Amino acid sequence: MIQKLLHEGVEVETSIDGYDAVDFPEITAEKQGHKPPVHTVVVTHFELARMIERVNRRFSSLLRTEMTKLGVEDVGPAQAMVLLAIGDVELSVGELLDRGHYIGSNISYYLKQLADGGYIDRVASQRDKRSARIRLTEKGERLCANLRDAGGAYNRVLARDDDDLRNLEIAFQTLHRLELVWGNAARYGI
Amino acid sequence: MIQKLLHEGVEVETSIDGYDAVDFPEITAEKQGHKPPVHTVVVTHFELARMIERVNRRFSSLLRTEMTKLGVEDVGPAQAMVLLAIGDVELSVGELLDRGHYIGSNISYYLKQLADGGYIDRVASQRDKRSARIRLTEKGERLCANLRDAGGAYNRVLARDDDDLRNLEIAFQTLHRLELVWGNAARYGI
DNA sequence: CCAGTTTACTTCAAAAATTGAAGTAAGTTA
DNA sequence: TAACTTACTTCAATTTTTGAAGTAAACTGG
Repeated sequence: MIQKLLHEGVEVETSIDGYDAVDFPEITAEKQGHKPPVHTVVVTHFELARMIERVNRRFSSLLRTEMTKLGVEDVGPAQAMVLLAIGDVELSVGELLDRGHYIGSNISYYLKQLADGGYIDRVASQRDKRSARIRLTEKGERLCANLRDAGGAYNRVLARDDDDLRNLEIAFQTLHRLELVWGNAARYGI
Repeated sequence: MIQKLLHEGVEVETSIDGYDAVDFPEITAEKQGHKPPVHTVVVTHFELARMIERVNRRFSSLLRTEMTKLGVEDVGPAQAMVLLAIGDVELSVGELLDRGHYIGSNISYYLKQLADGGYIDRVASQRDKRSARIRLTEKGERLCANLRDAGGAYNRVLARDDDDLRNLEIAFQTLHRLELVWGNAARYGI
């Protein structure tokens, strides 16, 4: 039925999005029924990727409107994500790169804008003067705090009970797995 | 520990990323232990959003390299996503908009490029001449097929057993939920 | 039937985000 | 100490996204 939703013309019996039927372990033994049979439908690689793209778009525009509500004009969604990635720790540009899988010049660009806007401070590290230490200024912290306040409502909607929490965590971990698999593939070939 | 990974300085007892402690249902009764206690850590809104952004970036660059391998120069990751969204059905631009939460002019732009490259056909609908019917050409189908072939390897790595399948599906459904919540919020305010 | 509105897109120009090549300055190593 | 590596930054594209304005077809109320 999600299948239906995404790929109306696909023959389920033969091949979905790059799976051959043989690619799958038998889907059996789910009539013991501690858990309802969740996976009546197989979710593929590309379906997830498309879902992720959509959700990402949604979140970006959410951030944008949130920012507008707050009257912040000089921080777009991408920069806001950087602020959230910095969080309340002090870190180097390199660490930030890892946090978001950015490309160096990209982060440099955002950091420049954020520094110009007064949202972050950059101080050269004492021990290694090449390395810039980044942290939120009070202004930056205030913006993050406001975003987090706004976010509280979503957290309450999304995590209403124990099951929700479990699912959110499974989603998180599964995405992390995707991150690793796709990332390693990019570097070393699959 | 994921907590640790993302927000090294946060006080777990007080507030994480917009949650107050009071926002959560008690996390109890997990020593019955049918399932291991999955959610020792609470995943928030923003953590998911950041994860999604990262994973999306990974997938884009994967698509890009895949495209390079295939020797396709005139289709970027974004356009490839559109091709995948079209899949093997014929649909209207409006339906495509829904499938990806695009903005109209955006899709128009991609469709133009894809049409110029010979990857799609657009035919005015008979019943409603305003509406364009879109479908992949043979060339477009071939490209998608190649991508799906390449994708098979990932599917095999990602969905090795029943548990993997279950988790992928939970992730998919959870993301769908995020999509709805964030989307509705964008339109009607939360 | 026909003015006015809505729908389904397209076009265009601008802004934002991403990429990649080249640079700089500080550390490290042989 | 010369050569190399690391940790970034800058700049100039390129790609992607946005928003305003336009067009043509379909619908709607009088």
